[in-house]
Amino acid sequence: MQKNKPKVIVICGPTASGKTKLSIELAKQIQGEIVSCDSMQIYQEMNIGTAKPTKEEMQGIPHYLLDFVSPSKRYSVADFKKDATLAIENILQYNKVPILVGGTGLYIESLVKNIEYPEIELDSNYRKQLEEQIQEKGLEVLYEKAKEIDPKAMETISKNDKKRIMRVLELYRQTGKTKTELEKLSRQNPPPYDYHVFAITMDREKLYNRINQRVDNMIEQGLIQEVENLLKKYNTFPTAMQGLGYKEVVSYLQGNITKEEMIEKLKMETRRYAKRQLTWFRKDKNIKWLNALAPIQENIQCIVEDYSGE
RNA sequence: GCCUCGAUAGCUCAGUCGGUAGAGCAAGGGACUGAAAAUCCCUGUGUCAGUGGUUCGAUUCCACUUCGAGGCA
Repeated sequence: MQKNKPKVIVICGPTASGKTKLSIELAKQIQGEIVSCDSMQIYQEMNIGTAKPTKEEMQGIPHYLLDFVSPSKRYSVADFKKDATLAIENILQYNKVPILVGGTGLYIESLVKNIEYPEIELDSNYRKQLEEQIQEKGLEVLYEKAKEIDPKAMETISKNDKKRIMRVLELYRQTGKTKTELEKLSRQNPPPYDYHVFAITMDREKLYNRINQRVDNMIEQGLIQEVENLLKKYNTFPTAMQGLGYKEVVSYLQGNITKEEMIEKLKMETRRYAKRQLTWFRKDKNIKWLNALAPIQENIQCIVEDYSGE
């Protein structure tokens, strides 16, 4: 019964590991089209800092979920799940192979594990209320409250993890169900596609060198100007300014740190991000690892063999 | 050339009245279900510059050597 499901290829891996290049080359060879799984490349006018592939790099391969959200808009995994599913369906209609590419583990997981999100809107008023309560009474009070509502979920959530504590409370308030219950409901149905998941990486030292190099290139290409333009054009950034490279440059533009400090900080934060990504992908024991330093054709062959098999 | 101070973790440094050492940062590992490039948790990695002396025992005291900083000529 797996046989009837359309096949979908996934290429993930840490930042700067060569996902873009591999995916485009693969797409050219197997009639593929690409769906980006990247929480920052979705934003318009954020090109240099997100290392968004350029038109030339794409070589005519269609790319979905790139460059289509205003930096002043909010976007979430649930939005992504919906948009990505539409994109995959679209590609399959043309009898092309969907290739999902990106470094946002949460986004990829939403598809590969087919996590279903109930239709709820963000209640920003309630979130504001919670923030105020934290200011007044401290986070601990909310932590205890969350523990009463959903003791199971709180086993893995730290007393200091403000975001997740708030989320437990938000979910209960809006749905009347606990996070634990909702998560169970979200995993009812098996994925509608036959996913073949690959991760690409290289040894840590070389990866870090590439990251450092890439940051230098971004600065040369005008990252600072890009951030200045954004700040001029928009005044609220619900999520876009969380992106690496953006918050650091803002801090520099505000005069909090020197340019050199900013560059070093950005390199460091990006290295840490790559580490976190690796932790995420290592968790999936079924993932097939590719060596980024191997010839590209070799990696493509690995993918094609796996894809054609079974 | 002489004098003084310093040499301890990847970096900056603390410390051991002689019983082989610990902070911050960096780093490593982990978690992750609507902010995820976010958020959070855990972990101390060491020829205590080298050689010799004193001592049951030296990273600690002494001598010399090397290197570094400052001062005097």
